[in-house]
Amino acid sequence: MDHAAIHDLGRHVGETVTLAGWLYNKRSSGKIHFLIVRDGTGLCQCVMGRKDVTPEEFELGDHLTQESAIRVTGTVRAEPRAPGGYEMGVSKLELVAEAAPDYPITHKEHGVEFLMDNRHLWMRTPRQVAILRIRHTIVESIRTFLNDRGFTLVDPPILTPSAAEGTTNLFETDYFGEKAYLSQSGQLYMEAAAMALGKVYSFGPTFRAEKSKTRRHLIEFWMCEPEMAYWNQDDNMRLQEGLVSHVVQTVLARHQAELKELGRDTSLLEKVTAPFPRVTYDEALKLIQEREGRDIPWGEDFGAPDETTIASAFDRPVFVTHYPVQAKAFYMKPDPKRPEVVLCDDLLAPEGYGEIIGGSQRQDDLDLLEQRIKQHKLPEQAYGWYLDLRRYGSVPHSGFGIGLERTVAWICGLDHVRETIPFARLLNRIYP
RNA sequence: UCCUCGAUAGCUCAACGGUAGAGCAUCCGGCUGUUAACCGGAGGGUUGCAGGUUCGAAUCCUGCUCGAGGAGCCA
Repeated sequence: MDHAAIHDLGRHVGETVTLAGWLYNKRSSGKIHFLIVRDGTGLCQCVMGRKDVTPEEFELGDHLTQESAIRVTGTVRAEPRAPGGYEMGVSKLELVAEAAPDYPITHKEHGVEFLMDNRHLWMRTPRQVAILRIRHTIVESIRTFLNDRGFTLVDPPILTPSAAEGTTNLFETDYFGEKAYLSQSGQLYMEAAAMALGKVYSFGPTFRAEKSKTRRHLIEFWMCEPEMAYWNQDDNMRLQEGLVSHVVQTVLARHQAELKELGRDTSLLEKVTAPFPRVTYDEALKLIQEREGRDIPWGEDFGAPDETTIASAFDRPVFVTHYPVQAKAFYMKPDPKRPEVVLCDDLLAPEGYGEIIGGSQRQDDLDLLEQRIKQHKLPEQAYGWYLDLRRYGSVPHSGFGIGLERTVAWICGLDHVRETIPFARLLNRIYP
């Protein structure tokens, strides 16, 4: 590893360095070749004059195929005409591995299906690299934020015997003759972990066999699920808004170049600072009625267009709280002051990106929880261990789940979550 | 599962009842500062599949397959 990284070229002006990368594009004027090299950190224009290299190297530069692996040695100089502001005057060109001449991803437009079929190669383009770098920073900043506040990472199982919320959307598999399912949420296990460790979080893949075909859905997606013992719903929401603003501000601080590559309007992200506005379910109903004239019967959940209506009334993410009991999961705790609603929140991202967080205070009363399990006709024997958590030292506790891909799509300003994950699992797509 | 739209060269598209074309990509040639470079030439097609209507179908009709956008459900 004796090569320089392209994003560091500014520090090597006047020096002779070697770049190790791939040929991204090439232009030629007969006596002078412009090789655009990418190395994963950026693009560099490498200028090769006929007199600067051997005739063999010059001929090689003329016939290099797109995505051929090459090492290029030369002198770095500032050059306003070059993309990135620096270029290399080439003195040596080495072919590491020639690419076949039929590289499918060109510099013209391609359709979605073709790009997804070639995802393994599409990943190499600057736009996709920018998204994956931002995804990395979002993951890292979520973990750092929680680690700095005394949280412990706990990994729940991926193979599970039952579901938190029904089994229709679960992937079933065989577990030595028993039915098992891929996890669609680690939450119930995280509640057990919170009773052991206090403040915990999980961060991993979850699976939903939903026949959903929208810009916000993946079959396999990543979620971070914090769970906190002795925290009430207000503590919970304060953590959520602190987390989301920290993540957004971290991306803004580190990734101006990537956000520019994506064409993201960063002024909208700069406003994302805690505290976030809060509206109750009832207030949201009224807001939708006033803005759109739609009357939603009390008790019904909001649809995607309703969420967009609510979110567009604010300039930063907005909490919607106090949903009707019947619209939400069995484990949520009813509001003691208003038992027909639960202590919960959905955090809606701006610009129509929809729900990125769902959280609640959990039901900590054994009898009331058993009642709700019966009402939902869930298999009681499967929840024996979960009920034990209320039997042995039950305390108020709260938690939430933040969807990674929706968060990435929103911060990057993408129109579909399929670009936010290296290899998207979509309805009817499991290749590559 | 439902609604809407679509499928033509490797890619993006045109031709809309009468001989399937363009740009890009590929290959060959030209050009000493190119910026998705440009200029000239070449190769490249059972028009998604199966039927039907017609003198004649990429084009009209039916069914199927696959894809896109959305609904429901969710993060």
